[in-house]
Amino acid sequence: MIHRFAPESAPSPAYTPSPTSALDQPSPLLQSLNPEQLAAVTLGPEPALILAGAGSGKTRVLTTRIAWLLSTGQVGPAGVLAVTFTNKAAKEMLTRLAALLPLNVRGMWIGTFHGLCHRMLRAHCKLLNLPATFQILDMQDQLSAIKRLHKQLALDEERFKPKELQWFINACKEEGQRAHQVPARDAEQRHKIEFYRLYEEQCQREGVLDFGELLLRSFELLRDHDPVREHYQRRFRHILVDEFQDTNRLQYAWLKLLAGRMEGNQFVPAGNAVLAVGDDDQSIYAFRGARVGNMADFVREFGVRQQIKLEQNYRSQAHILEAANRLIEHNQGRLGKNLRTDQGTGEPLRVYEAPSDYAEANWIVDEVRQLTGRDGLPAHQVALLYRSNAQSRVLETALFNAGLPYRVYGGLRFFERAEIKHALAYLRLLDNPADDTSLLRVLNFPPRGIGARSVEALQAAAQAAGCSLHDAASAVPGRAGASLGAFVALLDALRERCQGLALRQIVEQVLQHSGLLAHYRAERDASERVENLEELLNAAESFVMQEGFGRDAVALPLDETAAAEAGAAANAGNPPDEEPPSGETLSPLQAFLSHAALEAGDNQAQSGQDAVQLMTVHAAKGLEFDAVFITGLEEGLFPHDNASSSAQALEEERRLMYVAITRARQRLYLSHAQTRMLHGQTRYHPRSRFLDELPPQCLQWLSPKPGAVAGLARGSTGLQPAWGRSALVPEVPGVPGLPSRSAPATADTHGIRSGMAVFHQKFGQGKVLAVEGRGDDARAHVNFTRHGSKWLALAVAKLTPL
DNA sequence: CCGCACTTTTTTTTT
DNA sequence: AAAAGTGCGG
Repeated sequence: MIHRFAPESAPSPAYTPSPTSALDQPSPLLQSLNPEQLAAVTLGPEPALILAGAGSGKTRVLTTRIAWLLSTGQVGPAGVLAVTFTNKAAKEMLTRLAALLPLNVRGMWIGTFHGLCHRMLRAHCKLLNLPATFQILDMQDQLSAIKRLHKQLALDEERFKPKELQWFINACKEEGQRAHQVPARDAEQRHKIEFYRLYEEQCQREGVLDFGELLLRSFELLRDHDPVREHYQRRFRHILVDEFQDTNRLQYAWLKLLAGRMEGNQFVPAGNAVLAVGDDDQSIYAFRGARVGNMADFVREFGVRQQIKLEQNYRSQAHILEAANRLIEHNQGRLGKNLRTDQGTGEPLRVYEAPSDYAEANWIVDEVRQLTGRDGLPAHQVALLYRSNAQSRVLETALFNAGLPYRVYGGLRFFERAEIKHALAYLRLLDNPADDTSLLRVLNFPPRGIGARSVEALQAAAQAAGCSLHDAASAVPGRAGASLGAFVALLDALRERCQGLALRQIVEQVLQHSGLLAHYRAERDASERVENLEELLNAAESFVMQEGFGRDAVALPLDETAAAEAGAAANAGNPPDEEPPSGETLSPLQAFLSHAALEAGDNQAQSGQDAVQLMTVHAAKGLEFDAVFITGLEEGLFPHDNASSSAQALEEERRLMYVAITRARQRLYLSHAQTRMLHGQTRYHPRSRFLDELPPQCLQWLSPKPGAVAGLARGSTGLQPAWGRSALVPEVPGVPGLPSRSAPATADTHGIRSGMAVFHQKFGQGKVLAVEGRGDDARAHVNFTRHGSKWLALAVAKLTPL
């Protein structure tokens, strides 16, 4: 007997609960939950906050709660809203839920903030005066749109950099502010605000929305349209929020609209059961507006009476957990939480200091070989983590040379590759010719004789006529006009050709007749690009198969909402701007394009093979592995240079380190390199302060610990081979891997001594804090008045004693 | 208009 | 080191 919850055919009241009541007869769902987890899963319908430590079964609690609510008939599938940050987390939740219940989860409102807001906007685009064909700008697109406007306004390159303007606009949106709401502190600020306003006009004209706009528009939809808000409020009786510590102001405000209303400055909850799950120690997205304070605000504004701490860790062995606990204690103002484990003591954390980044990578390869060979771990249970994407290169090279299969997450994702973006631009222009960003991207790609001059003429014509570039093409005279006309004709022909075709065929037509495929086939060294384009065909095909034409994803709310709005509108005397949304569904093409923008293609390549996993620490959040390497633990890298200035930023780096440590189940390796190629230069970094913040009794130094007698390092597996390979850096005779902080500054130090006042071309005046090594290896730690402290190689940097 | 070579800038993390 | 921007000859 299988229950099929097809939301389309089952409006909320028609849902029939299974006869079992979990309250009198404990359902198998609830077995093997610990008391705290059980309490969290079976909370009553009221606002609650779960403080869920790393590895405490957070996702399990969330999915089990949804399953429990559904199976006890407290709510139907349409009455649940569950929101996460990453597509990965959303997918995980759907998969687990589907495993718990015989349920068609596809139509449920479980997804990322951006995904769900997008769904809402599609359903109400008429009401919002959005074209039904609106497309989503990713960061790249957004930047190029900004650059275009920047140029058009002839702004000063020095005073307003496009990147800065992009950052400014996104920051405003994260705070929920439109241009007119941003306080203008000074002239500079006023210019930025004006730019923000013009950028918004441009986006509206072109029918495109950036990431922040998805959230902001959705927020405004709920704020300004009572019937819509009331509809969703009635509908979503249970709202579950994952990673609550990483919500920004706007996301929190959005949630408040779904669960209450403002009376003046006072928030009045409407009684929806909002379950916020989070961990303040794992807040690592402040740089994009995350606000830990939302947790405290939530407790206050929703009048939360139920707070549950999940402190039992089911993932890591004791040494690992102890290290994480001690590290995070260095942060101030935590909510406070101490994880415990019963997974056994386990092995100490292994710390390795390599002479160079190259040697570090080779040591890691040796250790990975042992783990996957002698220790029998599957390769995908081994993760190599780093602070920034650029660090993956050395590791990749070493793994490649050793013939070990690996998989890199993040970095350049599938849908972000240039050739794919070109193809997508053509696809977008089929439905939305007003998309100037896309048009400019492919106007002359492949090259068809439309140069900078022609583009200028076209832009001038468009501005004069106040229309899109596409529509302005016919107004350009002469030779340029002819080639522009030809391009527009090509697009029109393509559109004609694709009428009524299936998605795969549409993509095929575009690749063929845009000339993209031919262009890359003719180019040398472009075989990978051709393969990627062919992969795009597969992606389109499998998208149609998996998503069921992408229909469910968007179609679900329409009928219901239309009814709700129609009813409300009728009662309110049918104001003209409150027309109910049409019931049209998203075309497969539009669904696919949205999918490409929102999911960026989680690096689908080579997913079949068992491979070592490489990713940034950010990307690793929410994942776990038997063995984890945290690499590049150096001052300037991790913690990152840009964070060293403020205490807040430094604490975020520490939380990042906390996240990294708590990914590991059994084995944790920590490594750093004395020298590293960075931005094309060899740089010297002292080891990360985080290493010194870990409890010594949990650590095993595979290379001499500073202050320890050289050569007495314990457990030296993998030590010799790494040192034997340190070709890049000559060792100081007799003392391999010399401790980086206690070297005597005796011989040739280029006339630089500790305590000296010095001058540097770029950094200006500074004071020498320490000098290490000698000859070509000599380096100085200098505290510059204007630029803070830096390590400089004396053989390279020109330091003048003052 | 195109392609090539040269110069300059940029590098944290991401939905 | 890599990418993006600039300038020049064909």
